[in-house]
Amino acid sequence: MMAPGILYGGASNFDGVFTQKQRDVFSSSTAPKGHLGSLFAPACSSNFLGSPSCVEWIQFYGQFCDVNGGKRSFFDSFDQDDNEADELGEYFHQAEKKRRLTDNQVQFLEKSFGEENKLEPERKVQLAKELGLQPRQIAIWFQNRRARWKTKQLEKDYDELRNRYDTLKSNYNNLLKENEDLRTEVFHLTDKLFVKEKGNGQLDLRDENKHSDALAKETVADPISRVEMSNVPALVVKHQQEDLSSAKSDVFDSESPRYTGRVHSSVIDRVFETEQSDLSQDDDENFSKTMLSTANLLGKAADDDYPATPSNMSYFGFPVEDQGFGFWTY
DNA sequence: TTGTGTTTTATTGCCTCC
DNA sequence: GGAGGCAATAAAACACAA
Repeated sequence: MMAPGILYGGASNFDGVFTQKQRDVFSSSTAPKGHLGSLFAPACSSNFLGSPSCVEWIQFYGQFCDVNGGKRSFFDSFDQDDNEADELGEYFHQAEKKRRLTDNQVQFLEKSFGEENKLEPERKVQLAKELGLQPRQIAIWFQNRRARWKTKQLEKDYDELRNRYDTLKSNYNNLLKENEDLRTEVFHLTDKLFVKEKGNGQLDLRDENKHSDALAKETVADPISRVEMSNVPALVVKHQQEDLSSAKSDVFDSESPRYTGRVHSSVIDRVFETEQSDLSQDDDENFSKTMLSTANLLGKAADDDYPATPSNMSYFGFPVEDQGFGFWTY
């Protein structure tokens, strides 16, 4: 048979009072023995004699359910093949309606849930008494309430993670933009310097190239420099082979071929140093010379995949795709 | 009034713990 | 093995727009 569970009145086909036939089924000698028989007589004699309300009946059976183990509905106790129980179920199936708890009951339960969302047996019985409900109903309410709380909590956690993600993403995008702006600025400054040097007649590109070629040839003969002239990222080489301070001091020693291949990493250092302080006129000129000679040198020595020609912008010896670290040259 | 989406109450099956 | 918890689900109750 189908187990209708805890029953409530209020359905359109149920007026809240059991019919005589329904009561007869329960109180008759054919009612399931062993389940109701012993309980009916002492507990319900007075109720059954009159016209017990639906709630009274339900409360009685609810108590039975809980006393009887509480886990499953009252009808689970019946023999599954019992025809009479089927008949009984048929009646009760009609009356199988849910009744919502009153606002006061819900308020009370909410308060209790706020204090502790787990329900000990004693508390369950106590709440049931105070609210006029079945302990099983209290347990179900807490169970459903925990489920709702969990769902809300998940939504809250999701929102929080989402916000954090959005913030991080926004910061990342700002950094990208800032990075791009700085690169553009560096490019324009380098361009200006190039034009300025050219205008002053201080720059003879042919001489500069000759000088750079000579330096490059010497460098290739040097095993250390050979490594440095490859596409190994400059900073890696620098940190592996030199300490930072000596590298920096050697950078501008353009007379020393040994270190010419390393110059690009220090140029980067230098560029960003100059951004942080005002350049004197001398520094400015030295810097621009260094930049240009370095650009020429690297343009010769760099791998063909990453040419650094005056007509092409590229990174100093780095793949163009490597946008995370690089420096525009001209 | 009615159709539809949401909320609430309750059941079922499975799992864990004692 | 029983008690209780939880996820999934059913179904009644409710809210609300058309």
